[in-house]
Amino acid sequence: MPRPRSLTRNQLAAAALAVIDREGLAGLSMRAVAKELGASTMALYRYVQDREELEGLVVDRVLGAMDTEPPDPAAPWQERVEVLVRRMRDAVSAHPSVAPLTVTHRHRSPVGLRWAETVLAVLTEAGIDGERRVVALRGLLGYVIGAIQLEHLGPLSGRGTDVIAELPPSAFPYLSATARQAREVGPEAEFLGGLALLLRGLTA
Amino acid sequence: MPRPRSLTRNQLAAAALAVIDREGLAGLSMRAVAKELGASTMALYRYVQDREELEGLVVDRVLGAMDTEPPDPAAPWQERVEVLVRRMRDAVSAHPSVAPLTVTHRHRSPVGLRWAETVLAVLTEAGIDGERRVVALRGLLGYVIGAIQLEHLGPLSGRGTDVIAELPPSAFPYLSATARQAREVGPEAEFLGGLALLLRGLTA
DNA sequence: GATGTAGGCGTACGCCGTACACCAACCAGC
DNA sequence: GCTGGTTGGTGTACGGCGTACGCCTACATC
Repeated sequence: MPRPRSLTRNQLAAAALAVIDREGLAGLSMRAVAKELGASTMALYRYVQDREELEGLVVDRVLGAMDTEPPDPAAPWQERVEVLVRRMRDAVSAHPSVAPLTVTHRHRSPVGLRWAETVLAVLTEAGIDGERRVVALRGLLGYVIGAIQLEHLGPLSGRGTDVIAELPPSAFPYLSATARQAREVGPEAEFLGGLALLLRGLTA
Repeated sequence: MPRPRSLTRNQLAAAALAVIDREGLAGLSMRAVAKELGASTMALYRYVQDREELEGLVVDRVLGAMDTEPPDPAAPWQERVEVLVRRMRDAVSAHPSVAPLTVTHRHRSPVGLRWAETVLAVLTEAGIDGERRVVALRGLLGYVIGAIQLEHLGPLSGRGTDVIAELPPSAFPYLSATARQAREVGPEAEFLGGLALLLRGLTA
């Protein structure tokens, strides 16, 4: 016989994501999300235990935008893994500011877990199991998370690259040269190139 | 003819790092660092423009603990890169809580830049240059940063693994099995295994 | 000893997350 | 259609945060 709820956890997640997209991760606050929803700050706490849980909802929402259909079973397994990893990157890249949150909340996101399960299925089908499979998943996950953050936070391509490219070549000959070259590669090619390295190492 | 300073930026960095090691990254605050130094909060602002710059000092101090001598030139280049990457990981692992800061402040840390320069020198000597070199550095950097954070924040090995290992095998057969296997691999072997994948991919 | 420069500090403001107590909206039972 | 119990929404308040601002004073110089 209680009073019915006027919001949903989904709406909270959407509002929080809107705030983040608009004002950056630093702009995320309980007050800002409440204002976005036209509710009082404390109302949020009827849906979520604390700020951290709200962040978890955001991550799950972002990852939830990934395609979930299994990749073409006729394709070679490397290609299937690439498809899956690309989906993850695309999903996070659509909301770059949430990247840091994915690190801390990934293992509590159902969508993220489902993604990992799919990757493991492909790896297993490729004959990779036991310790090799552990290392493979960890390597892929580490690379994806690290590369995405690099791309949007302290990048070798992006605004940061300009700073590095302007370093004195006398002190940093290779680094300044590489930074200049990096500007002509583009983030997508860089990301996929690194992934290709991993997959090739996994194949050998 | 001014009054002499009673602190150094180095002392600030040391105090901040002590706070972080003791209370975690969340415990870092200007007030806490000031108390650690027996000074007033506002005194810190005579040495540092804002909190972000203080964080930068901490990162540089952590990375500054790395060995800087060039790795044995007689060793194969893969081994030399491994040595360099290991040094980075060891330095950050000594203060796990600062891992998230390294992402955002890496490209402003002189020590970090010097490290990248050394890695690039080895890669170049190995005949890797142009776009391949860009991709290689980016891949290594992404992997290192991602893997370190995974290890200490949302790990596939560590406390988080237990949660994943307890997932219902009916819904997550591969994931729960892999998490159980991961407990017997150990973080060091996982990290080096992933790195070996990258290096093998780079060799082919 | 006087003087000017700059370092250290106290105070205050506007943010933050959230504990707590209150009120009112709603549904079930009559 | 009324009433009662339950629970959702809210206002207030507290302790902490980063830091702008202005004061005072310790010092090196003359």
